[in-house]
Amino acid sequence: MAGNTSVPGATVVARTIALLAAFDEEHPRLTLTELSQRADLPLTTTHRLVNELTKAGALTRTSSGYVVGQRLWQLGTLAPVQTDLRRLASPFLHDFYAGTLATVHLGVRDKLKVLYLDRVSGQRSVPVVSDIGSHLPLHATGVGKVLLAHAPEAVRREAMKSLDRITPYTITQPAQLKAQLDRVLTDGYATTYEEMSIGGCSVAVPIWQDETVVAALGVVVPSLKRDKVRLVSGLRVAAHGIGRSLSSRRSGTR
Amino acid sequence: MAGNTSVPGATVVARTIALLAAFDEEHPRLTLTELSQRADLPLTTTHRLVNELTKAGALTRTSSGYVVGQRLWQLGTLAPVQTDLRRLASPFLHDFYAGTLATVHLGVRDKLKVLYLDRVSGQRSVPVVSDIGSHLPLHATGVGKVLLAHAPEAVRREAMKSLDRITPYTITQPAQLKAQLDRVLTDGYATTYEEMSIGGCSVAVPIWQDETVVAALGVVVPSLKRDKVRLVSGLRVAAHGIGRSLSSRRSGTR
DNA sequence: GGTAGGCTTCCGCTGAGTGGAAGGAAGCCG
DNA sequence: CGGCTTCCTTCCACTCAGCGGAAGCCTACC
Repeated sequence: MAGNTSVPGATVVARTIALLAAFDEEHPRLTLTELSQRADLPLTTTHRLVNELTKAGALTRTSSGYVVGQRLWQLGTLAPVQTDLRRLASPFLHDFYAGTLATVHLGVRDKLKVLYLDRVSGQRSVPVVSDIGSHLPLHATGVGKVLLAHAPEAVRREAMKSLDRITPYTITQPAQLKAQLDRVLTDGYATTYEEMSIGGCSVAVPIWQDETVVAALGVVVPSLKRDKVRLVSGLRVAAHGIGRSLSSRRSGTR
Repeated sequence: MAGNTSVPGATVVARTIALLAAFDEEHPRLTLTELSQRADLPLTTTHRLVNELTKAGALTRTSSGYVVGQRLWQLGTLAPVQTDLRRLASPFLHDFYAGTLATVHLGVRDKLKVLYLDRVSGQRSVPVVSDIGSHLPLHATGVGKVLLAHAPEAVRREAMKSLDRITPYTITQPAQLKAQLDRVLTDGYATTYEEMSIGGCSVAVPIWQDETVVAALGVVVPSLKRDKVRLVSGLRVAAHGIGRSLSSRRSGTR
């Protein structure tokens, strides 16, 4: 489109995506200059594109920078993760929370991370890092271990390459993690013991839709000593219910 | 960018937005051809743009068409309506629901519609049309009336021009609606009586953040005869709590 | 095996997009 | 109060990214 492009070959769509990708959990609000730096685009170009996105409602300008606009939020509500999984799972999460008062999570695998789709927690629950829409490592969360255990072999291998230590109890030995993942497949649930945050343990089970694990359901509690069996069976009931709801809705999804 | 453009003056960003805007509640899944028709773009152009969006994760291709991708959903979670309003309001909605078992709604005004940000409902609740992310008319919903009453005069005038009839009880006379909106300002709450759906009445109150109405909170019940006073005071407590949470968080928002 | 519907590839033309430079605007500091 | 910094906006000439018609491809259905 333009003659004097600094990086020929880059398309407008790619630049636009780069701008949007500049927003993340740590940077939900960015100034024009920050956007231009994070997207690695000249200020002028950023200005033009951002203006247009703002006019369209994709971004909103505030006194302290640009934020993601309502229009994009609304588009997000049309994504299958929201319309199918999250909407159907929500009542099950709430029922489970009501029975245990422990923080409940719904997550899917997004490449080599867990993407948290929903969370129900209260005042008394163990404080947790995860928020809706946030990404956490696969190897240090209950939900993550379940998803990784059921992931294709290539993904498992790739994930093993970067087992970052988060707490002293995080599993960083590939062999140890592999053994755990194999047990997840046979046992049907995964656990963590202070591997993501001190004082927080978790159990998680897979959610099946027609032979495939599409998501995982987990709880975070201070300790697993007493309640593990009870939690696992409760999670299984909920996960089974979610899976059935999923299958009975539109089936021609993939 | 291109010499032989059918509609000169249209930018790539505008075309891309048009493509994304082709998705809505009734059309969360579209084929390439449908996208090209709904966005009013040549098939070839659509193909190129959609391919790029898919590569970037903004859209996902399924066997039966394209859907909004995880990447866009995640971006949406960074919007202030989600991070601020919805996240802070969620516990209040749940508390209120637990106490009344009536469907609770959180909404903001988006131009001349209500945009529903959250909804908590159960099995026994009155069935309602609204879903998270959906748009409903301002004049036929409790939440909408509150938001319209507190909207700028220009918006009120504009909204008065199209008072579509939805049920036999929908208010379609501008004068009658105006009188109601004035009462909303003095009373501090709005009501509807089967104006949106038969068998459903609603009450709603504004949520204030520093002198400004930023959202509205409402319930839907089968009848208002008995419980109106109790519901209004409960809603006010919740709305006040949400408003205070909002003010105490980041203040440099606008 | 015909044909209809949807998707993909090809390719020459050109104006939309580019980004440096210069010009505000707003805030801070000595 | 004038200079300095930071951030945003406007201007403009150059040119290649984007455009879209045409043709080809692949299922699926009759």
